[in-house]
Amino acid sequence: MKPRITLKKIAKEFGVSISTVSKALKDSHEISEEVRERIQAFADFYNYKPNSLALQLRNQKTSVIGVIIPEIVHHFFSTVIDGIEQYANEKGYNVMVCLSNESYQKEVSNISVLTRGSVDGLIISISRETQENENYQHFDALLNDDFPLVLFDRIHDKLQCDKVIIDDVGGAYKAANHLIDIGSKRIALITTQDYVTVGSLRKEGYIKSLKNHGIVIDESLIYKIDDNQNLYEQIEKVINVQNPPDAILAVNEIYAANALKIAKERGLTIPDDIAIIGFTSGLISEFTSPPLTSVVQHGYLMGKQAAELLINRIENTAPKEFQKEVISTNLKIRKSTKR
Amino acid sequence: MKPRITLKKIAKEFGVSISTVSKALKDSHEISEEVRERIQAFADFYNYKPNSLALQLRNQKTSVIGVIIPEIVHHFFSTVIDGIEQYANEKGYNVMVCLSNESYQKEVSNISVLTRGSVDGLIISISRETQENENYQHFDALLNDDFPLVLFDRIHDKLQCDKVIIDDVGGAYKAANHLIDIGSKRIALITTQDYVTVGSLRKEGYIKSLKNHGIVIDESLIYKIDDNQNLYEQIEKVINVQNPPDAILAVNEIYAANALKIAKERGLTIPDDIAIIGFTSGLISEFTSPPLTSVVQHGYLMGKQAAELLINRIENTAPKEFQKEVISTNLKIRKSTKR
DNA sequence: TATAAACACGAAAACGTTTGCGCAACTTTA
DNA sequence: TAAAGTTGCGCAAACGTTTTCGTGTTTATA
Repeated sequence: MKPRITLKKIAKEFGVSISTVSKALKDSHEISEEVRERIQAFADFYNYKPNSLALQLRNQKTSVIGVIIPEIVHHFFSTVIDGIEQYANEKGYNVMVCLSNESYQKEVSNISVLTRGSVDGLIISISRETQENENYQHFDALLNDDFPLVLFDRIHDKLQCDKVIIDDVGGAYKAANHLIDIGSKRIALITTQDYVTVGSLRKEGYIKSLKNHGIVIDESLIYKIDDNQNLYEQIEKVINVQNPPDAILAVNEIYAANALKIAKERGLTIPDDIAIIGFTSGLISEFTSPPLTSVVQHGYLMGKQAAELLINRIENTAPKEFQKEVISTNLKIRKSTKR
Repeated sequence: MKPRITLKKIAKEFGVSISTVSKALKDSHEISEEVRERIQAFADFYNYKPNSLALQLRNQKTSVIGVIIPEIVHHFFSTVIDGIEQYANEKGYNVMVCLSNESYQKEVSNISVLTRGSVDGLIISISRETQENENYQHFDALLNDDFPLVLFDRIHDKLQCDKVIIDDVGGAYKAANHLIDIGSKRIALITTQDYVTVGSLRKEGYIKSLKNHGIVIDESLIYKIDDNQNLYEQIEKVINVQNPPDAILAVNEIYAANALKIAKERGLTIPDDIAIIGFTSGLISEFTSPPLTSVVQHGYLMGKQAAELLINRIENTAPKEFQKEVISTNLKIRKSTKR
């Protein structure tokens, strides 16, 4: 790569000082019009751009936001990043993305690298492993230094910082209500392991709905998927039993789509034999047959909110108390629940 | 945010010079064991981390790779980013993601911002608008400065730099061959406007296959989707005609899934009345019914390759001539073409 | 005991920028 | 014509590092 042109080189070229060049390029009236114009023309010709690193160092501000997510190949997370990026850009920030790959170690090291001065703040969704081991010291360290931090989706309540979450309880509640409305009696829940916060919150909404309708909770209808095991086989066990449920609420799109597939393979008709609802943020639900009724999560909005909270925090325009924004869901009713 | 601890502050604390502190923390034998240990303990206690900006400025190296893509909410692009991130990380690089949103202006400004010194190199997939207007001066400017640049997927042949592409011709060729093998006679192609390189390359593969099999090209079977118009209505015109094709090759997953949906709505059975193949990188094809036979594009691999080419270029371990890597596809045969 | 080597640390430059202040030289005012 | 003001530019510090080269003191060698 060719060496980039700097103030120093321009100064040498004209036999003036660096500060003269700097001021000339900023159209300072301290510099005579003649010198100003010659310097500007020269700089223009050589396509001079001030070096960001130098500016960031001097201003003690990078205008970069770091984002750490468990994985990027996941429609929900890409919509969130999209939201973050759009909002951040409007406000003059850039986005640096790192992946934890659901690993505690990578999360720690990502945080460590990004907080060496290269970002002004961090937006994070906690990795599965971290949630599993309940190991949050790396976050404590950040918060001790009052480092601007926003947690989203996979959060931890004990951490004192801004947060934005999906209304998981409400979404599941609405979904279960809908299933009850259309006459479902035995509603199975396909959820994650308990330590995944979103999973357990959705379970909460499911239970709340059933209780409200006077239905006793049948623990045997609650299935907790282990993401390290074979997904298909685990979901088979929900449907391929002597007395299968007449409805399924799945906490994500993949679980729901697999349930639909398996139910059809077993010769069940949907929604008559079994109704299915999934949480979604992707496109699968739209193209299955029948298309899946879904709790739609507005990832884009979530990203925008997270970015807004963070930038307010960075720029000290935020209230002192930490905020917790809740993004509400809506139920997109499709044919998998329409009788 | 609390001010971070620096060498200067540590030096003041101990009444020594900054260089002594720096050396002590690097375990230099120039510094006496006693001083070394006291300084290290102190730095440890206050969780000292060297400031990245200062290092980057001094070393004239950021170890950051910039990535500019048209959009991120697209399974293909997220898999590519995943590949880039994984490889870059192994090599000690971080990734900065920017979105052009298919806009020429944003692409230009992204490039401008990122080349102010904050990244060591750039991986780019060209925006639709840029391709449409054939406006490539911003790239010329980069290449004039020998700025490390890798183009992927949406490339431009005239630009002298490293590139990595999907074997679009080959993928479409294989797909069309497969359709002919299973007995299809009138194969429609649903593709993009000509200026989208991947679209026209896939058309090329389609045409090559048909010609090889002695089939004359029927231009009326080639449909070019305009992404600014309603997708559903445009695809309806492919199927809802007096003499519909007996097979469809679609250049992406969404086109294919919509074609499948419309065909079913029209009462056609798949694959008997009409066979369908799409290009894919996502999950939709797996969950439609019948599941879609697809040309699968290995986005992850593509990302890895792009990152490898770029880092080799940055670190001067690349051959002088620019490389053009071709990622081959494979045909995943599912029930939408199995008679 | 003079000389050489080893030891322990500091000064300063360099990366690229911005900006407050100082200081000549010139121009205006009384 | 002396005092005051204006114009046009340079100096130097600051942001936080690393690293080369000195330098003064102590220890070992002849």
